[in-house]
Amino acid sequence: MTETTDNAPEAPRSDFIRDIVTQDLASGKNDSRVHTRFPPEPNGYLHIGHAKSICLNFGIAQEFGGLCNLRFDDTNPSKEEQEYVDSIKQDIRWLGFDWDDREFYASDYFEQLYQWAIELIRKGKAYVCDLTGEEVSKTRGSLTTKGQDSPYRNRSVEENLDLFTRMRAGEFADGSRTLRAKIDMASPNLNMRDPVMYRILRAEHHRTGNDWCIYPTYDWAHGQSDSIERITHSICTLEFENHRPLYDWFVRELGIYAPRQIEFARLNMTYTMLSKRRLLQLVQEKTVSGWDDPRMPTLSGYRRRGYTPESIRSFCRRIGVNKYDSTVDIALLEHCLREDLNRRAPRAMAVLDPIKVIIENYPTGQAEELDAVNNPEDPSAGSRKVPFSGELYIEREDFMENPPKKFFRLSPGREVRLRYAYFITCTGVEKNADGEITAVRCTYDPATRGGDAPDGRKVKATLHWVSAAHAVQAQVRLYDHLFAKPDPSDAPEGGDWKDNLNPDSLKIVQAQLEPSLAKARAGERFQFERLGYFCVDSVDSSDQPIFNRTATLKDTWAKEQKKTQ
RNA sequence: UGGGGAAUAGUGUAACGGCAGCACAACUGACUCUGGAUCAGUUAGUCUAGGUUCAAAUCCUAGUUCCCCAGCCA
Repeated sequence: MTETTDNAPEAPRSDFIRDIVTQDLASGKNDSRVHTRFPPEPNGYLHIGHAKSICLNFGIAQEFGGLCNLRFDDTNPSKEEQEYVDSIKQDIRWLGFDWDDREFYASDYFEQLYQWAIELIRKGKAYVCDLTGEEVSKTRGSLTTKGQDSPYRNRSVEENLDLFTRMRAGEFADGSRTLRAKIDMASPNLNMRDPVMYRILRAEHHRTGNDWCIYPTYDWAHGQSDSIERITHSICTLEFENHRPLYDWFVRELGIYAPRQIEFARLNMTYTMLSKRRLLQLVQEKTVSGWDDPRMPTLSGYRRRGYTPESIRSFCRRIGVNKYDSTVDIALLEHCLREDLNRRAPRAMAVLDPIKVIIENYPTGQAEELDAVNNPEDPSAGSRKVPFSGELYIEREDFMENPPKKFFRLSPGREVRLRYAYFITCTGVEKNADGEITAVRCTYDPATRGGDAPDGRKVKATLHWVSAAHAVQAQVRLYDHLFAKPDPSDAPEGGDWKDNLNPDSLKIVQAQLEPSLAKARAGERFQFERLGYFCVDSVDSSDQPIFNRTATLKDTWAKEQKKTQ
């Protein structure tokens, strides 16, 4: 087995599932095959929780020389759409995984499932039930009491066959009958109390159109789909543990190949909502701009935000796999992102909240080009030219007229460095009638060109800047957590989860960029020095570039300020 | 009050009867032309109570707490 090392963020690590696979391989089970599958329902976009499952299933197949299928569990046409199928395929590929030609659908197996249902009817193990949904629910019993047998439970095989055939033929109204497995209404496991296998539902299916008016339930379709595909390790989330006895029952009664199901805990993350139903709600109610809104925890949202697939894979490796509910700190995801982008993202200078700096002793009308390093972490990234002139923008928060003790940026009388340019010393400020600062006046030291003082004197701060005359305008979208609470489901008294939405999750600002950024292309990522990582939006466009803030840089000054608040 | 699962620093995980380790977070300090990055360090843990054993996070017994299940959703 591969060693886990900190230097190899993509290296596989061991977990209880991989241990099981290793044991099965050692014992020669399944002829030493390893075959997994990722089985999404196409009823929404994939999110970071699915990434955990994708990395697990595809990752195990890769590590053990096996295969991983993509299978859409499309048994409920009333919720499923082709758009979701397409987005799911795109997102898995983006994450870096490939299923070759093994793209399957539960709907591929509808006819086989139907034949198997007939087989169970013939064996006396399934029956057509005329109870309404409400009646079925009433007779199911409770957690502590037994259910009651359906009055239709003992219909003859002939009658069941006849009715089931006519169900398929469309003779009965939606919801009027079901096919149920005949197991045990007294089972302490509610899933075994004669579960529904087929319901009558006239809805157009995204693949089978109107061929069917009866659809298999997930419980009836899932295990057999795995069996048909000869899946060796059927990995799913904890809530299906209770269903395992049912899947085993079906496969045993049918006498077909039995995959081994293994359950793991789904991902929870602070400040993040991972309920597909609620994400759908955010989209439908237009709380966000769509499934790919950069604040969404969907893979398409993260992609648009500027996350790299590598960072998400690294995250999935680090969180591990277990059988108990846990909540991962979103700071870990952000760490994985910064770790990756720090290595790869070219640097640039941008001012998000500009204040003008006038260099009093810089020759009027003059400009020059200075060399700037593209990526200090990667010498091969080279350097670029950045224009400098007597009127610049710096960040408003980089200047304070009356600075507190630990502030060591620009203030009256103080000297700082402009990155890759000159040392400047503040000589004063200009104010408007309301007393607001409209410009900062400075002098520069021509001897410090490039950013080093020949006399060896030091400054305590280095500021980013943009030449006013050369600046490129851009729209910058500053994102923060979509939810203001670590646990978004923790609703306030009398409220609901939507009350936890963060009102400041998006701020749009007009920024001044260094001119090299004018040619940035959609999806390109940069570090704006001292600010964070930014990515050119790949959906919206206008006459100016649009940048999404992927993440801020770690900011010890901001932390310091919080402490004193 | 039925059944099925699970409990290790603040968080996520490792240790498979033999030194409780790693990562994130937090906090110090060093270094720095990004208050970034990097480096060094600090704080902090086996749910509880018994038992077996030379030795228990690990095995046994009892308890506690948490999660899942009463869709013709998945």
